[in-house]
Amino acid sequence: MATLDQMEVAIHVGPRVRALREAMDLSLRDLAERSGVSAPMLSQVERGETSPTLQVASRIAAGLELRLSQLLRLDEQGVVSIVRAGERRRGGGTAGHSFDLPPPLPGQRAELSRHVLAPGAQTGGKGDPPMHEPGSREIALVESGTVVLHVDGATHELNEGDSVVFDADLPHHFENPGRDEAALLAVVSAGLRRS
Amino acid sequence: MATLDQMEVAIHVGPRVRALREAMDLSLRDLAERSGVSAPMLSQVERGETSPTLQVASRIAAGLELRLSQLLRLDEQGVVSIVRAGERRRGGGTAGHSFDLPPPLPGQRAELSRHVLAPGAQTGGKGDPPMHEPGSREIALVESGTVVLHVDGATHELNEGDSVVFDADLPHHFENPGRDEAALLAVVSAGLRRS
DNA sequence: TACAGCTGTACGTGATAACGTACGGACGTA
DNA sequence: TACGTCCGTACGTTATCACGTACAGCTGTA
Repeated sequence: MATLDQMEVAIHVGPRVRALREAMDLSLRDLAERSGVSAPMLSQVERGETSPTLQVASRIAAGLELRLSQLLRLDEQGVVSIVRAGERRRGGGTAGHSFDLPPPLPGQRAELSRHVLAPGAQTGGKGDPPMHEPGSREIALVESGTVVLHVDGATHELNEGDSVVFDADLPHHFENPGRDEAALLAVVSAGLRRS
Repeated sequence: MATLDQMEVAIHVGPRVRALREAMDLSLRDLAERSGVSAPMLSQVERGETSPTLQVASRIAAGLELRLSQLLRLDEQGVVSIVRAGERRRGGGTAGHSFDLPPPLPGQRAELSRHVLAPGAQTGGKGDPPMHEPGSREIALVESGTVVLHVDGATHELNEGDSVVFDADLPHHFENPGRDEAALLAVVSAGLRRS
């Protein structure tokens, strides 16, 4: 059982490749030269008649000046999703720490959260994992106060207005060492899943 | 010519697959059942002895509870990068509109920007493209004031504290219809490149 | 020691991905 | 009309992907 509908989840990059190629105003032979993949092969891939290996798929992507991961990611769609100020889900937290999650993201590509830390408090309470999925990255922006970021053993002091980018799949947390309340925005992008 | 080193850019997901599989405490046969790909095939892929088709690569990713794009994206690394409040690059803008770009992103996965709109002003000046690369997505959070988001013809009014997610590869801009200054944070994630 | 149970890998076969070549069709020019 | 040139696609061959089976190795148990 387990994976029942995997054939349904089949790859259909064909139309995408064709659209991108035509957007770049390239013929099949042009792209063939740029990518090192034969024109007939490109034609078959575009029409979905064959499933290319990662090798050639990667070269096709390179010919389109993309990374393969970027090419494949295009086949995930979305729309406009608005969350009103009053509708925020409370994310929880611990003593002196609260945060909420404005956008419940369709297509899950990034998530925005705002954390408020009382003096001496730190992130990492329930509902707030100490590290995220492999490959994810976090951007944080200090709105007010001073916080200390702990990433994989190292510490970094951040003042109001400072921002930081780091790999979120490393263990990390924020701490407020000051005497005033601190607030920060965090964007976690590009995660994946475990069982 | 054009693509000289495409063999260098070859895919080496093998070790990654093995690491993920072992992290999930699965044997080759376990993953074989979950993914629908034979155990010997998995072994060959993990050791880099063969390049799977997108079909089976996709099923392998599914067996690891990932999208293929996510699996492939793992082979891009990064570190911690801090930008101090005073070091912000000014992004430019037009009359009544200014924005700056806190983090110059290594590995370019998402970009954070803060826009300040005077009454009647709108985004879209020089240095601020009206739309982003295919596949990118934008999260915006209104910090103060009221703004109107125009996406692909439609308009959406956003008040202080509201947030929105939309596909940034559609033409869009923000406008400040109010009598007070408005500020908003925008996160653009996951873009790609053109020639 | 011997046997069951698991791990990951080498082998041989059938399916198919990827190639080079060759063809029908659309366009511009003589 | 006839020709050269470009487009995308059908053909036939070779390389290799992906499978099922069978094997060597390690671990625990009788």
